[in-house]
Amino acid sequence: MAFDLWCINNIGSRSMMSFADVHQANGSTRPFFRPYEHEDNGDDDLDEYFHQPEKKRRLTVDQVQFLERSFEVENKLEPERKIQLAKDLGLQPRQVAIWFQNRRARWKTKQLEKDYEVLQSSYNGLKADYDNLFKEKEKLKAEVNLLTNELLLKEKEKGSSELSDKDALSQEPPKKAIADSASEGEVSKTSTVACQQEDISSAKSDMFDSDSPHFADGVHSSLLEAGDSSHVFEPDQSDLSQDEEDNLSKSLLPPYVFPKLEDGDYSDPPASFEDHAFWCWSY
DNA sequence: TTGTGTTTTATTGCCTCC
DNA sequence: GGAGGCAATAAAACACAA
Repeated sequence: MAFDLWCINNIGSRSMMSFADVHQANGSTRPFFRPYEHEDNGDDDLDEYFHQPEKKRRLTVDQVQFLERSFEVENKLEPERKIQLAKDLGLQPRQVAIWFQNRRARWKTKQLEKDYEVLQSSYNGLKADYDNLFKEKEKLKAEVNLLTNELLLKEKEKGSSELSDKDALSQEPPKKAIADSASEGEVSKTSTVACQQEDISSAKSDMFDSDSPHFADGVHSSLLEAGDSSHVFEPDQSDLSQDEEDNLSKSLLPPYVFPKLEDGDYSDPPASFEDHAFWCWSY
């Protein structure tokens, strides 16, 4: 039998090939498997084999190679091409169609595996970046908390020492005139204002002086007792962007109060200050 | 040789398109 | 409604270790 040249005319010269070419290139002398085209070739084994039409038979290496090359050229099978391939390979058109169908399924599976690998490596890279950034963020948060607490302690320490000094120097009732015209709450508030005002300049100069000898004293503070101390030492759970950190720095000036830093809330100090127990001074 | 896992061929059922 | 594609699956063929 002569094999017809299978030229994929509608695809281009690159795809021009024939089953005979593939067969020769493969160096095979084995006859092609032709389960549905019984030839009288005198091969008893094959003859016997062909008399089992219900058996599933594998295509020969050459047939598969030919189909593979055809698949590389075009993975879809037009009817005309299917018939031609079947004729060339001595198969039934349906077999060719099934082979292409299964081959497309295998190709798709492989493609999915490749896509998965690409996505996984991309994910791994992103995760590494995220982990690094997360560590950096935690480090910066700890730094902010440390500095905040340090500043607060210094303020409280200065405030209490000023008060005790004034008590010692003068036995007269403090701000009596003012107290006469104001409520009790206003008295304490006003007196606190007086002492706080004196602290402003020194507080500013000491703000980030962690080497100050007062820093590690564990200063007792009535302010801490009266207020919500848990807010002061509670680790900040918020994420600080650069802008938020800038706002925080600004908020540390005049109202020397450090409310609990809620998530993402560093930009609106006045509102939160009003309700805060530490708030005892204003312009 | 045999048990077991993998690959390949083929079927079935459903869906879409013309 | 028929043809063809696809997903799921069956089943035969194959590979290979024990």
